[in-house]
Amino acid sequence: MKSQFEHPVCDECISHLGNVFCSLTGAQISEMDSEKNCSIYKRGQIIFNEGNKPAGVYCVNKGKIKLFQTGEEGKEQILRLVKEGDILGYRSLISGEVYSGTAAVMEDATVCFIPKRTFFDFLHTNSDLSTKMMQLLSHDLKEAEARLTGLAQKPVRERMAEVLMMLNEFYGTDKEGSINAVISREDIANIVGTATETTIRILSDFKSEKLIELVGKKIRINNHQGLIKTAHIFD
Amino acid sequence: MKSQFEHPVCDECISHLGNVFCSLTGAQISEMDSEKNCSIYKRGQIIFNEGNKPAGVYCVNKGKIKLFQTGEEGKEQILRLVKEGDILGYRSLISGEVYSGTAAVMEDATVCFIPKRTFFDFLHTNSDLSTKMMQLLSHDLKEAEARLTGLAQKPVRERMAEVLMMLNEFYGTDKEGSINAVISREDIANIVGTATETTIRILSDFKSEKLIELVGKKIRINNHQGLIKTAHIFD
DNA sequence: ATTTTTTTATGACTCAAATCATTGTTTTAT
DNA sequence: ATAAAACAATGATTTGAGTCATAAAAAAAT
Repeated sequence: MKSQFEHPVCDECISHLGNVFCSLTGAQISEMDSEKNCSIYKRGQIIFNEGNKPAGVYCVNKGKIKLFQTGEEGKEQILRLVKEGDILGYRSLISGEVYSGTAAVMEDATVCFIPKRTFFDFLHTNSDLSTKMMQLLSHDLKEAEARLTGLAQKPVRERMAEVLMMLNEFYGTDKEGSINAVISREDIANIVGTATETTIRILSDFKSEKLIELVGKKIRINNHQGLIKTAHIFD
Repeated sequence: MKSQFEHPVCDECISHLGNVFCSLTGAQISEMDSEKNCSIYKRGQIIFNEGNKPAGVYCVNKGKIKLFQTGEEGKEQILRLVKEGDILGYRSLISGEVYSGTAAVMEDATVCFIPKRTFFDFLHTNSDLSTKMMQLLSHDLKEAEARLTGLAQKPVRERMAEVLMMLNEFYGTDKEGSINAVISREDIANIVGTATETTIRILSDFKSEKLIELVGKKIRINNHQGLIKTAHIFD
């Protein structure tokens, strides 16, 4: 799980340069640098498990991670996707509970661990960071509640179209215009909240309707307007 | 909508005595007292609408409120229930967006409005309050994500059992042991995420199975263990 | 008090999407 | 290279839960 390698430097990390930790002072950044503990995780590895006690917060320097809950028959429901620059494991840490979900690596990742004490110290002394954290939680909550409503009211096809656009937005596109991530049909199903077979079927429907194109393992959105229309989003 | 009446005193309000605002200083409580603006709302009235710009936060002194999103064909999805002592409208205020849901009164309510400036001032100067707010948002997020997973994976019957237990816990019970709230089948359906007819059917199933009893307009949980079992909760 | 409206209750029917089953196709491991 | 495992694709079948329709009961309005 962990291995010897040169640790990322917080000062150059996009979590600091362009994300939550951008309001940290120079002193705080160096404190974080000395307190943090970084690890390399390979695809498939677990960063933390549902039920574990949080001991700090994770900061993702590189890689792609999924946060999911495991239902009755072992089926995953993906709650959030996490990429470089994002933090991870803050919800349970802040509410002082055990993790309510599991974090697993989708693409090899470099992740730094910041101890609880350090993080809480920053939170108490840096009101900018507190504000950022509240905004992050508020954003997550908005997302979760929007998905909740969609799950209760929209058919799978619409949710699928929404998820594809979300993935395109979240991961960005490569030179060929494909979504910059390799995600299995099963993972897509577990985001949308449907069966894998249904996902496969709808994706090939979208393909025949020329809404998307399947370039190797990757998905390219061909007709953005068409997808918006099938997702029934009018704003 | 608004009417003349004696405003509640913050110092005696349970939002201060036993909830989010318990970490406010005496000076802050009196500031809130002079800055706040209280109104009485009748059942059915709207406190704010999806799309409105938040100008402050609402503090519920009395009454029951539902927060919901309106889907395609006008169907409501209830996101959160709000009762005396709770605050309302904080998510959008904090993330600086328009309201993503509508707040409507279920049982006549007395609600105080605290202007944005005052609330943000408290937040910036009182790190205890910031912590409380982060914990509140974290709790909401946990709830939302758990419901999300349930909606994606559990059949209606199980979700219905869960919701009944949640209502029992949230509103408490009266002398007869019934849930201390009058909620329409439609509202229950819009919490569970199902059709009204399905809710009616499952409730009468539960009744014939002696899991619940319908006392007038109210619901009494008769067999808590049985409900837990049908909800498939094993912890 | 009586009409109107809303809420609850049930039955009949339909359909979206899950499940089950099989085969082809990549990846990964040996 | 070849075996094994994981993933993707499609067809056939089943079913949970939605919709539509109608009626009874309860609340609200006149």
